[in-house]
Amino acid sequence: MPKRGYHHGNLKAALVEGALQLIEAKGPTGFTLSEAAKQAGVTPAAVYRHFEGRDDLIAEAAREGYEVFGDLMEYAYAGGQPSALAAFESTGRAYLAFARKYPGHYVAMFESGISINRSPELAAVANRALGVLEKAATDLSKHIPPEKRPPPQMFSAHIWALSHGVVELFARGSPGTKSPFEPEDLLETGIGIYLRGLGLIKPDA
Amino acid sequence: MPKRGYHHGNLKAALVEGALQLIEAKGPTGFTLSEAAKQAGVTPAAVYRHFEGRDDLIAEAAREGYEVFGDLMEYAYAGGQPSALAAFESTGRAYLAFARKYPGHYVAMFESGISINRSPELAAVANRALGVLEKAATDLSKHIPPEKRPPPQMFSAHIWALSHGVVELFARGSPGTKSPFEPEDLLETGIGIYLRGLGLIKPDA
DNA sequence: TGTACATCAGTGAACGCGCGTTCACTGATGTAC
DNA sequence: TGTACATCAGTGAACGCGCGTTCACTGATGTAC
Repeated sequence: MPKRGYHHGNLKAALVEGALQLIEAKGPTGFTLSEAAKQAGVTPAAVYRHFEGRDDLIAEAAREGYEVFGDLMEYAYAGGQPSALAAFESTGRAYLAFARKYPGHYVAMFESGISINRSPELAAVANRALGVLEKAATDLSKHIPPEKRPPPQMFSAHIWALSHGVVELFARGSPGTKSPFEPEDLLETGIGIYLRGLGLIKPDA
Repeated sequence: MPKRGYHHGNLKAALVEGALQLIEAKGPTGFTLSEAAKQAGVTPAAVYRHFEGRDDLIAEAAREGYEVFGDLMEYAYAGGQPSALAAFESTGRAYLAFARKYPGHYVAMFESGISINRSPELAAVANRALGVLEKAATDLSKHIPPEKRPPPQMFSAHIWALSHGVVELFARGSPGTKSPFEPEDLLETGIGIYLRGLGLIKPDA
């Protein structure tokens, strides 16, 4: 970081960074605008040069998160290659990987209470990201015989719920809800069993 | 409610009730001690006749929740009758039913940040409740051939995660994460597919 | 039944605190000539 | 290259607010005689 004088240079990014660290450490409501400012080495009032206020700062953190998240999901999905099944599994893993690597963003996105529809820009980037999972589910569901095929949205909702539950219950430091298994393993095996239940993996595989 | 004079009569219960309503409406951090007191028609200071402070009040709400939750789960499990499978499915449904019927309690238990190990009493009642799900999973897993049987704790962790995810993402009013399906349906079908994947339900059932 | 008194559940004022936000300001930077 | 000036990103003091918590108190209740 360059030596900072009166002007910070890149305060906006530094504030988001500080907010993310605080959110990660104390949850979305543990974060305060003043503390984020202090962490960036700046007066609380300076925040208002770059954001409309507290919520706007959180929303920006969430927006960043959805952007990275969307990129990761798209990269993992990779247009459904090499197979719909592989792409789907890869997308599920990317979900957890994101939550692990960017916990602050994850919380800002899913636990901060910031509405996805707060601004059109936020809605767009969020819908893109969440759309990838649904797309992967849609592709994969074509391999299920129509008469036993659940609607793709239901399908992706299941995977999303399982992933989110694993993150919330087992990938956090929350005391008392420990499990003898790694979150990665839990999600991987859980998705595996689920896909087997859909007949997408051979029973004895 | 009887007319109240200087003495409230049942302030402790009224405070917990007020806290639960606030938690349900605004989340665990939206609740304030002062507001809970006001809702019970009482000065904030009066709270300290019954609780050690804010956290103690939340912990009591959580304790109550685990008690009801444990009862419901045990009732649903019913000693594994009529079959391990039926008992297991019934237990899963009871989970969601609890979250729907007692949302304030649910949040106090799983999202308030109150540690299960805050007091031995809280730990006991929580472990009893969570133990039922694991017991149901253990019973059911005996019906899986040993070589493809996942550890029961993993099994129950999957179901817990799926249930929790459905609650958090789809059973709340959180905007933007709506789904065209009812949470009950999502959980029911999700668990069904999962159990099929374990070979516990016939593939064409 | 009536009175004295202990117990207890509430009051209400006060505290210190950190919050988000505003405001007039000032120091640094960049641009026109 | 040097100077005047506009622009902009920060300061720091102040605000009103609601919070959790404390304290000495007082009104209501229950019990002993």
